[in-house]
Amino acid sequence: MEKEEFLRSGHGREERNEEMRKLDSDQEHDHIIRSKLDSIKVEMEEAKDENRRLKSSLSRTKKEFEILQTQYNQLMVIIHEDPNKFSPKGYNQHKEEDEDKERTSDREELVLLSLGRRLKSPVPSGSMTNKEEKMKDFMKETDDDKRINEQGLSMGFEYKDLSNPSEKLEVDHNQEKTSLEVSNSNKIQSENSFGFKNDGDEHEDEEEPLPQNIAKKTRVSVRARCETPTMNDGCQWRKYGQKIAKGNPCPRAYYRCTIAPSCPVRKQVQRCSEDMSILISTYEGTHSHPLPMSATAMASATSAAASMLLSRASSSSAADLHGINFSLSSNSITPKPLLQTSSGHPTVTLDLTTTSSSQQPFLSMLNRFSAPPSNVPRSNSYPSTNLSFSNNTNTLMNWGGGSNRNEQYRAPYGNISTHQQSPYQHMIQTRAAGLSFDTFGRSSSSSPHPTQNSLDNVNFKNITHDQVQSLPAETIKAITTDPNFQSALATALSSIIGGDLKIDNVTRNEAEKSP
DNA sequence: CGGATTTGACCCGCGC
DNA sequence: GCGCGGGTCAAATCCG
Repeated sequence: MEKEEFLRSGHGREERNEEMRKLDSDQEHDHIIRSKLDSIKVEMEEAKDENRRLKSSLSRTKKEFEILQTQYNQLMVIIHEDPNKFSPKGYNQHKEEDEDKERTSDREELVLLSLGRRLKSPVPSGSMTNKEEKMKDFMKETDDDKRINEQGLSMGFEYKDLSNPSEKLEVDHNQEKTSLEVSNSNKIQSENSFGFKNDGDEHEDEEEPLPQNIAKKTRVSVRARCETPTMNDGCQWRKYGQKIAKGNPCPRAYYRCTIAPSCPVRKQVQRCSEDMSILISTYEGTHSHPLPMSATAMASATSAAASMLLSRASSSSAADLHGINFSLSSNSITPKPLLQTSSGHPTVTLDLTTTSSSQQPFLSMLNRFSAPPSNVPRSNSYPSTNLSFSNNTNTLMNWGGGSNRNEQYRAPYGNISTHQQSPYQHMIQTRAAGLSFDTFGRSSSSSPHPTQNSLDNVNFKNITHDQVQSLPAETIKAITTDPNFQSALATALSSIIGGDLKIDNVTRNEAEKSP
């Protein structure tokens, strides 16, 4: 009996202990739950805060946007009323006034930059070949992109000596005549690599080719640090040859544009012998077809840079745009030795390899326009046409050429940029740095798309650097990941970059359309 | 199997 | 005229 009692009492003690343990564990559990709840509450509060910040930023951005749109509309009205005011001569006169009338002859040159697509010759659907259908599919992008296509924007350099039209040189190139001219001692005529002419450029027909002056096709060479075998510039390329060029152990690859079967554009890709991390892409010819958005964006950036160089070419053969070295020459006068082309090819070189902080936005922009995030799997072997506005910090020229067949050049070459920047921020910085891109540099009457209009109007001078920097990264991310914003921004960027370089076309178009 | 890439042959322009 | 080098062609090969 005693034993039983003892056992019972012992058993009771165990039960009590168990209860105690249970209580303890319950309390612990409660504590954990409470702490979790607390942390969740904190997170929710943070999220709310973030939401508030985003909302306020968005409303602020909207307000600024509306203001800028109004300003732009006013400007367009002024242009409409008095096109001469913004004609090349008028423009140059203004410049002359501003710049103490020195280097007058230099300023009479004007770089005309047409942006966008060429859609002049619609292909009858009945006669469409498989390849053309493919091309059509390829061009089928976002609605915004389509709208951009419909706007008939095209892009390319047109560097014209407006002061002396009789000296114009023309390149005979299939259906298009794109000229890149320098009216100084070394006159250069060319087609640019991204020469897509504007539909609205009716006056292009006025220009007669002068075969006697036709030299070799001008090329645009882009030097960029790129870890992949080719840069994704938004176009489709097919390799048709490879050579070991003299003086460079790296083979030079030859590509041709396959977006359209008849497209004459060629591209050469070669590693720099001195720095294997530098990829030199040389473009030649004029696209005879509309381009995907990313190609246009890339083209815009490149040609804008080149045209900026050209606009300064009269005073110096090399220019520095935001720390990016540009040079123009009739024989590849570049800061560093480049592709040794056969003689006579005038070459515009964009050196994007300089790591000055001021050029990071440019690299950023190109990178974001051209390169999909590295973690995004590719569905095919074509270079992606995705627009990536992700806040990817890697601004190394990740223009991966789509096919990962050859990754032999993949190497840790290091980043050019080390801090985050959105393209939005880039543009603002561009503005802030004093680059003046007027906003009427596009075929305004042919762009009914409100987003395009709105964003074209954006005068980033009105948005201060501080304002932008005050935007939290999440805000920027939220805004920039909006597809509408992306496509509109890309459009705007193209137009803005083309900006004042295309006044001539715009004013002419405006004049033609308004009787 | 179709399309892209590879690679040796060929063409052409330029300099000597 | 010849050689060299850049550029292109096209058959063979590769790859998904």
